[in-house]
Amino acid sequence: MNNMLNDEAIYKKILKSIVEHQLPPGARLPEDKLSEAFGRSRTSIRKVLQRLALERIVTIEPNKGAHVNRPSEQEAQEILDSRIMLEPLLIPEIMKYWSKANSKYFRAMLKEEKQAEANEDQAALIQLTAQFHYELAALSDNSVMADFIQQLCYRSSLIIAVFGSRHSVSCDCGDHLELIDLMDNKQDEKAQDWMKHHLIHIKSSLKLGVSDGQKINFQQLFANTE
Amino acid sequence: MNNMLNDEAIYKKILKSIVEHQLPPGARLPEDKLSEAFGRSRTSIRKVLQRLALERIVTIEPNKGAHVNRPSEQEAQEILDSRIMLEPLLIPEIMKYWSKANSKYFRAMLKEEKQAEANEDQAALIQLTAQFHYELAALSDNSVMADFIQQLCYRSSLIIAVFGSRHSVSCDCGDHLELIDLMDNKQDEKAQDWMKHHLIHIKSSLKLGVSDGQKINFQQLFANTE
DNA sequence: CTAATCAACATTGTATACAATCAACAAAAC
DNA sequence: GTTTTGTTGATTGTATACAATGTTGATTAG
Repeated sequence: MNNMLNDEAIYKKILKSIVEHQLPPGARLPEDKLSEAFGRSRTSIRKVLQRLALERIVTIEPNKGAHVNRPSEQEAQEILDSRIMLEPLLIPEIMKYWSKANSKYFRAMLKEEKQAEANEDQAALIQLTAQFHYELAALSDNSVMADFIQQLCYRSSLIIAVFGSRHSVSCDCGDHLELIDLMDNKQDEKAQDWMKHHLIHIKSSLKLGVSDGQKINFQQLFANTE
Repeated sequence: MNNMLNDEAIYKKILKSIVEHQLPPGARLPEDKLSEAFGRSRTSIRKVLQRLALERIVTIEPNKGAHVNRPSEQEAQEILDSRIMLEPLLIPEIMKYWSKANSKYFRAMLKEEKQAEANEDQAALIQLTAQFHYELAALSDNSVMADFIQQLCYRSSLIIAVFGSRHSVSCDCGDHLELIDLMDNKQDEKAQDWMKHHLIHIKSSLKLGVSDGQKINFQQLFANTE
């Protein structure tokens, strides 16, 4: 079993479960249940939950505890817009140090993506898609920016859980390969453009502005069922 | 006295003291002393310190406690580079909703800056300079970006404490007014350029790459003192 | 039968007690 | 005299106890 994990390990386990949609947005995260599951006191769990709350992965309401964050439509737009602004900007920085080894590493990752797609392993697919983006960002020589991008990628996974269509994740799976090709061929501007349009495409695949989520018209919904 | 402040208030008080260099980089932040000062248990203090640690304002070393973060030269460069990238990008977003009221508000803030400069109130000056930048960013319609900029501004205050020359803060004090003028006159591109060069100027005023900080040559330093 | 009130339970918030770790100083060995 | 080792004191790490709050379900009045 999970005997005696340290705080960091607990953090990663919970984060992974959230990113992979095993714990969906809105899910309660009761301290004592988690405390029991990890074999640690509530104190340690609280610490982890507070960290996740600051990273906007979970929300903590006073006296109501922690829930997996359910991003609002506005939050979703802001996060995607930020990524559309930032990730293309980092491409030139990344290409300054782009090497054969890098290319090989990312191509291997894309093989895993294909594999996950073939296995219909949705969890792995979501995780790998995010990983592709933030490991790329990590190759820039600016870890401050890279950390921020990583956070945005994790939060994007929540967005997909709430607003994503079936296609949101899978349809761009072959696409990532195109970027690596462009980078191998030193096509700076094209790579930058590609990244921008890739993210715009993801944003437009989200079901934003379709409904207000809460305001469901039950009358209409169950109109002709009898 | 400070009877019964909530966590948020404690957080703000400590953050303010750090930003204003009352608590300089490297300063120890012992839990029990703070606990005594604020009249709360160590639990509350720990929560605040952990938050500040995630925001990179303080560092927590296991079994050694919390210290005000002393940014490395690399961290300083990364943060300034990030600001040089991002803040100009937000200018067009800000100008979309720029109003007379905004202009008035910021002009008032600049009066305070001038006042602080006249009084040689270094603490207020640092705080107001940072505030100018992050309140401007907050006018964009992207709070995700705005929050990130705010964090970078706070961290910049630490950078100035470590690498800043006397001029770092004060010399750009009149400058901010130029930006407001440009924005009032709808000079988008010039405002963007101005912001970029303003930040580059701040970066270049830092004493980066001068010494390694630690490796002091005492032989050379005290060569001809006798 | 519906609505409101109250009681019991479950969950989080806070403080404190105890264990573990580290730092500094003193004493002893080389 | 220098280095090593050991002991003491201070500080952080963790768990738990108790208080405060929220939620649920039952009981009673309308």
